[in-house]
Amino acid sequence: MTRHTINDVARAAGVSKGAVSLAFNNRPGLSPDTRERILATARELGWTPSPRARALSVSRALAVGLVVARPPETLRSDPFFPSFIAGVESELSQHGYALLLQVVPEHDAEHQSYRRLSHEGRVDGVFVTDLYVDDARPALLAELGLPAVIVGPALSEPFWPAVGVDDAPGIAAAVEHLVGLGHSRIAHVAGPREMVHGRSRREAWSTALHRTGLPEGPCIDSDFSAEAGAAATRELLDLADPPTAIVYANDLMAIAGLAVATSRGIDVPGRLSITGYEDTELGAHVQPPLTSVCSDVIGWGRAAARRLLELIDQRPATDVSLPPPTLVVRASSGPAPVHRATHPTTGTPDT
Amino acid sequence: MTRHTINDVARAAGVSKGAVSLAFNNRPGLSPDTRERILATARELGWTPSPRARALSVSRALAVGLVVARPPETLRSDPFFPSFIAGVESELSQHGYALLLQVVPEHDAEHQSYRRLSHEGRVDGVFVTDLYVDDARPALLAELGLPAVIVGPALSEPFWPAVGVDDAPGIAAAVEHLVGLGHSRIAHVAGPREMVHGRSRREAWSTALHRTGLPEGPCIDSDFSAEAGAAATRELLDLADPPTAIVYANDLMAIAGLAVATSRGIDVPGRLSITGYEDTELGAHVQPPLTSVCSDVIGWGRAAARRLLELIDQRPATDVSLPPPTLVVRASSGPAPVHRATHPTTGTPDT
DNA sequence: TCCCTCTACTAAACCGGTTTAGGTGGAGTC
DNA sequence: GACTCCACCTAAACCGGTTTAGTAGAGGGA
Repeated sequence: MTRHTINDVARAAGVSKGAVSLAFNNRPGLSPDTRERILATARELGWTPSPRARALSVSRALAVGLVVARPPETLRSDPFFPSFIAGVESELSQHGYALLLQVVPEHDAEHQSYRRLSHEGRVDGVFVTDLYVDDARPALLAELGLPAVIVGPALSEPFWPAVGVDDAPGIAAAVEHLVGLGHSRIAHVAGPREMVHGRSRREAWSTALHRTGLPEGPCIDSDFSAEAGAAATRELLDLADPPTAIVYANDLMAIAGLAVATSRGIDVPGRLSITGYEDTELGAHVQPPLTSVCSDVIGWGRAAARRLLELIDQRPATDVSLPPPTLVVRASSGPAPVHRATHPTTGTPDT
Repeated sequence: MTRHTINDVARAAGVSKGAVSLAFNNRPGLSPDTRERILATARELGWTPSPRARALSVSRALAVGLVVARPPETLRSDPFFPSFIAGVESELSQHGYALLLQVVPEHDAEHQSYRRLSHEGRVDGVFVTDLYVDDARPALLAELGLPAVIVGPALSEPFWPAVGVDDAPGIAAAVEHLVGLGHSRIAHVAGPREMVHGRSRREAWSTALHRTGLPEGPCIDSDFSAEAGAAATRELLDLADPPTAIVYANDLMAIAGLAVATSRGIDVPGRLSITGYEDTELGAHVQPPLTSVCSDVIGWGRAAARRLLELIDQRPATDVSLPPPTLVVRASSGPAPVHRATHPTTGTPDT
């Protein structure tokens, strides 16, 4: 029993294939009972239109693309994508769309990927993640005429809509939480300044501090990796006047930073409070468990997919409002030390 | 300037579209110079055959699928997939194939996914990951006639080839490393007994111990999650005669276990040695850095993709030999305590 | 010269849908 | 009774490739 085609259904229902097509795309021009009869016949035969054939005749790929441009090493411990993709998928599958995934080693290769996806007509639209400030991709995609949705903090980008959870409330919540605990010297280990979500979290930290009237603590530029997070932490702890709290731009750096502090015998949260961002599974299971910011990444993926499909179909944007991220308080943040303890770097390492 | 079609190329080269097709699929029946002329013309026009149209006429999807059936939560911190996908992609793209990704919440939904992918003809083959002992998927895929490659430890599976790095040497290396350090009571925190890679790592641990003549230490079944890894660790440490070393089936559980030990004031590796599996980025940046087993996941992905394409094209299997995993020794493993210290659970917690 | 074979190529069918132009029958109108 | 109009449906073209059947022309052998 080979797979049925539209012809089988047409024959079985005693109509032309055109009629079957009309019925399945519920387009006008069929009497209600003919339509029902066709659908019933199709159901009986277990027939659904072939995306391959549809793709060719509607001149659409019926797929969207996600190009992840990170060296796999950096990508490895990233908790974002799996959840995001789950959300994207749940939306796409309802509309007969599929998700094409590419992982390319470097940023440059990404352009190549987009060009190919577009040129070969493999996809009808793409997601753009990890946006850089002054990123050339939106312009490239505009030039290619490939609809795109930018995944990340909203950006006054002329080309494409951005769908993202605003970082600011989450970071602000972390800062306010720390301020409420009496901290007054709150540092930030930031993502790369060239990346939009690195920058936006940094700015959120800065404005949150200003709002509370506190001076900005030290801020170290980092790159979201554990390695760099550890280095930044060492740098902060080596300061003559080290911070009593550090807000990290992601969990990975925070966990690495936590290890650095612990290895120096610095009690967390007794002498140093730490917060992460992303709320990874592991964050809850390090010692001490990590205070972090949790956002609904699945919902985010769903919203981004919905927007992209709208864009492809040239429908107006429906308003999606993503819930703001929430702060999950765990044991890595606590009251600020009452009086400054001995210089942190002189603490006895316990390794 | 809209995209060119095969007709444009045919006209420009002064041949029929059939000739262009022959040239591009380098099939016999064209004189060398005609072939060259056609290819040159196509190059000039920037034309490449449309996968959409090819897919329809060759009755192939020119895509393969990967269904990941884990709740996004569990998936979040898994370092395996990104690297694996990177490897898969690098192979697929060379053959004009694309990767379709689906993330479904539960194991059951996976069957549904495969059925749909197959029924709609979206893919020509699929990867099967996270295989269960007695997994129904290979049989399902055989029934659907959808070529598949099982990603994971080889299995005497009648249906489909398996491509995987053998767990045994890596786990054995970890065990031998610990034995060499003088440990004689080596526990294992295992993956689920129902999962093939959970079981295979467990067996590797068991046989490695037997080979050295040591008795099996305690073994706790777990589920690869941080939560369960922590619980298993607590259970082990609560034993009347706790192990001096624990071999974990993955890094996530090992890191969580490390946190449990630390929180109880147990010195790692002074009183307890710990090894992970997978060598995640974070493993090198916890305190103490984690000894782990590292395998070439990208190469693995490449090999799996190559095998799947061979299967789809009904070509014989070329032999792929993946390098065995290697043990990366870091500070979480050290010499066994000389004489049994005070009962571990009575150590003073340092939180 | 005729026939045969082989090479190089073309025309047309085909994959399985969508879409468009057109056709038929019945109701409504004068 | 002829004319228009509309609702419903069909036939055929089309998407852009691949594949098959068939043809023209060159070369070889009797």
